[in-house]
Amino acid sequence: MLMVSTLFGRHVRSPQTVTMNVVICGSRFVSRQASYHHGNLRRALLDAALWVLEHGDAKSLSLREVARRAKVSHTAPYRHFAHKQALLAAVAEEGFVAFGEYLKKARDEDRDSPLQALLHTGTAYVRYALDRPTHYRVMFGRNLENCDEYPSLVKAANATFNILVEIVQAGQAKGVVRSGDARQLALGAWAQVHGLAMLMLDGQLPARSLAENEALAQQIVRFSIEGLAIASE
Amino acid sequence: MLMVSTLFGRHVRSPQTVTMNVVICGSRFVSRQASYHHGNLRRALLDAALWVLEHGDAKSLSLREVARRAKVSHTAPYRHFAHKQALLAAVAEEGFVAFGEYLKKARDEDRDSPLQALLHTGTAYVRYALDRPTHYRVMFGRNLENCDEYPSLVKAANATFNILVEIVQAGQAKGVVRSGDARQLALGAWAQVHGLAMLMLDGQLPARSLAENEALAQQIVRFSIEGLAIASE
DNA sequence: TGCTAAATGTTTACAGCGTCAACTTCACTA
DNA sequence: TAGTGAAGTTGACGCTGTAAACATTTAGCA
Repeated sequence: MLMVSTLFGRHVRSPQTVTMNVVICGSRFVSRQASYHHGNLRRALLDAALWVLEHGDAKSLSLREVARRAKVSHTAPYRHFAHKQALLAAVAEEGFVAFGEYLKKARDEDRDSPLQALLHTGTAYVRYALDRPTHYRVMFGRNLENCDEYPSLVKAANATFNILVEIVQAGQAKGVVRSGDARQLALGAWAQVHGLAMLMLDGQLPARSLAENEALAQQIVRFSIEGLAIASE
Repeated sequence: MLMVSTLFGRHVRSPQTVTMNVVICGSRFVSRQASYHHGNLRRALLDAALWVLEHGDAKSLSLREVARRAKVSHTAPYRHFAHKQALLAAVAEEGFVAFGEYLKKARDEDRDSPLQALLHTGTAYVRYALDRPTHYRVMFGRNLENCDEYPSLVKAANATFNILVEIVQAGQAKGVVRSGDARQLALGAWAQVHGLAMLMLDGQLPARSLAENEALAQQIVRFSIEGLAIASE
């Protein structure tokens, strides 16, 4: 059983499992239980990071902790990532891919009504962020001055954003969304759900249950769709 | 000249100046140039932190760097702040106060039209964040599990948020803003500008000039006011 | 006025962090 | 089969936040 390209999903397998895996070397199978070289350390490091992200707090996501989880020396990660930021970027990229799948599923709950799709997607957006706070923060709070260094990350993030854009375009085609630059309209919606998620994650809003938070998100996305002003004005 | 309670503003005086200040001890003036005790180290530390926030990058905002700036040993801050988070909370609190003043000024540009006030305030919100990225991040990205420990910070943040709520209420009173829970409507607007600011700060959007960013912010706040959907639907 | 306790500094120490340089092991190829 | 480069290891460096022990100054009371 190859675990190398396992779909990145919600429940990440323990990194311990990964270190005892089996890999292809040349054309034959080789057991790598306790060998000097790991076999697929890059993947194992990413899995370890995801494990820490899911089970630990934000500050325990250190290179050394990740290496420890992968049962490898504290400088081994440098053979696969130039620096900590590079690992985080890879983790963020996987996050955006999974995030995109999640949003698409929400969108498809109501394919015929773009406005309903927008409502579902927006609510799902906030739910996802609240469900994976640390990972979400790595995806967005990365504070990269030079994101040109991570073109595939930018691509993944854009692909996720485009889901929103497409819904807006579909709405415009159906005549239920106002005309205008679809990317800009989508950006408005994105900013709103992202902002709400961040405010909730950072504890700026009074603590609520998850269900209440979701209801609040839905209400606020509705505001965004319907507008604040009274239409007659 | 007492510099202790100087208004916290955009341009913070150099901490060097602060350490050579003059304070009241008992009922007489005492020069404190090179004495063992500082006089008002708490204030000096806050000023040093603000200086670092304005002149340095995010990662250089360390307790030790702040102490260095205040020309004091690296553990001296612990006599005034229980831990780093406590100093950051104090910095954040001052930020919220100044931020509130800034937003009020923008709001008052057009007192008679709540919708215009909303537009001005929203644009000013984003401008402020972009102008002081590091400070803004300390205010919001603080990631405080136990914000009950900082009641005055919560109070300052709430006061700033209430500016938005009041504009919404004024709009409702004038009949130009839809009815409903004003706090929730304001939260929607807040989430939007906060989200936009964060996306810009974190480099998620293609780089633009400050003027372009401001125009974009204005456009997006307009969307929020007018709504995404076509009114007739 | 002088003594003492509390407040507010300093020094030293510790563990954890990211990163670098030098060394070792191992698989593949000339 | 020798040797070369990829992928590990060890150990070191300077940085961080924080705690403990010590020093100095100030404030309050006899």
